[in-house]
Amino acid sequence: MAPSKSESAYRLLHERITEGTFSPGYRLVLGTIAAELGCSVVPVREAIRRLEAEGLVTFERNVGATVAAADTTLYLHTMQTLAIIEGAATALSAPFIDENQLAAARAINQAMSDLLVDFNAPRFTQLNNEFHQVLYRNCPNPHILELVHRGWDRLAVMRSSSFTHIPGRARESVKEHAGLLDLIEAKAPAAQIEQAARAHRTTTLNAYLAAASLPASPL
Amino acid sequence: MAPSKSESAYRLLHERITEGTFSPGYRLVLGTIAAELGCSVVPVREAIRRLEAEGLVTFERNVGATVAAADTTLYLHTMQTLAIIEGAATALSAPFIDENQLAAARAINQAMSDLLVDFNAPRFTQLNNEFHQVLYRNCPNPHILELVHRGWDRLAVMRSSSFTHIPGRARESVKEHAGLLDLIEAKAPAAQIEQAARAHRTTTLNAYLAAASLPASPL
DNA sequence: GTGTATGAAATCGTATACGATCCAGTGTGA
DNA sequence: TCACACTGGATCGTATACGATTTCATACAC
Repeated sequence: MAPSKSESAYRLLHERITEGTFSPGYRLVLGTIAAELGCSVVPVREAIRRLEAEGLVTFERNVGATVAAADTTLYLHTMQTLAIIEGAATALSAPFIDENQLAAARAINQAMSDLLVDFNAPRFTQLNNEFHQVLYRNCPNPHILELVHRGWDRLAVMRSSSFTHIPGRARESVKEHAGLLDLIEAKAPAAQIEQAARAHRTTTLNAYLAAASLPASPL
Repeated sequence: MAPSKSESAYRLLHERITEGTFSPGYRLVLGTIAAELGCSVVPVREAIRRLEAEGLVTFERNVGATVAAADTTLYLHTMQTLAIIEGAATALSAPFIDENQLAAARAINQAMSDLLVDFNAPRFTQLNNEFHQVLYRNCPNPHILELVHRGWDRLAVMRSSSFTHIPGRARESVKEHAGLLDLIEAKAPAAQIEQAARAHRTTTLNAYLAAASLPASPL
């Protein structure tokens, strides 16, 4: 069956926001979006409220909705949250990763490694996303999986605007990926995998925190 | 300013669902709720979609909304998620807990201890909630705090229906609380507090898992 | 020049209305 | 008896309409 109009509106807006077409601060006017979609404002409202619940949009009464702002603090909090959730997701997922998936992850990481000589940030980011998805995809707890996705979405919104890559981090990142894969392949204890996956993200987080003269994350 | 009608509807439904007035499976009919609130269906729809995004309600197209079902698997997944998030929230909160808060937490735990002789499950649950709130309330990361609240809400929905207390667990619980408070007071490392807070919840989770002949949580 | 009042335009919030869809109960034929 | 088509009622999905609120530009007073 054709998706409902509110569903279509949701998907369109979600895509535009995470892809960066609508960047943080962009004003989402009900009437305008409704006109573009060829529907009335009611389904658009619903879609926007959904996006609000996911943290991609902020909504103010009688004023309207804007794509969530990307201030540094929020970004860092989101990263910290994702470090925790994704670490757990990866650890829980590990026992269910089969050889094909492991091989796929190694291939992606190799591609990332190859990219280091002629660096291309968007491509690198994309491969990085794919890599991590393979690692947490098998997590048997759907709530955790959902939280991971929401975390990635939030980061995507903000990254599309203004957060720069840290020099030298790409190379480290590839190494850490390899280490993670080794742990998974060796069927290391869950706690150890969790710790490694979390640290992988926390390292980046702490680099940003240091750049902002803030103390490192205690976790 | 008076809250918007959609806000009122949201609050009413949220309360009724988490308090257990509307138990899992209860059918939320737009027209009925609208009539009760003295408003039209539009704001009610919005409220229900919000509850859906929070996982308290399931919504099916052209069919309607029901309070989220409470099957065992879901319940256990929610507990596992909360163990992880709340553990982190407690650890991050710890450095910001002042002496008054610590004293309040000790008082609550003492009340729980006193309750052991003449056990009263609802009262015990309530004190337990208050205790944990004091412990994670100061978490400086608002995303994590929000996730903790959502987790508690989800658990509240399901608990109000059918999950029974585990014999002897209350006494253990009080002891674990005391241990946690000691760690916080001693300004133990964040990782250690996280571990203890998580374990406190995981122990209960594993008891349920064992009762359902399922393997223990690896985290 | 600064600050405040004012009015119009833009936008939101919600009621109402009606077509679309689902569901349950009934009747028919094999 | 069972499977299946049919129908009426309940409920949902969304368009439209209009009052309420905010915002911003303009004009005026000091």
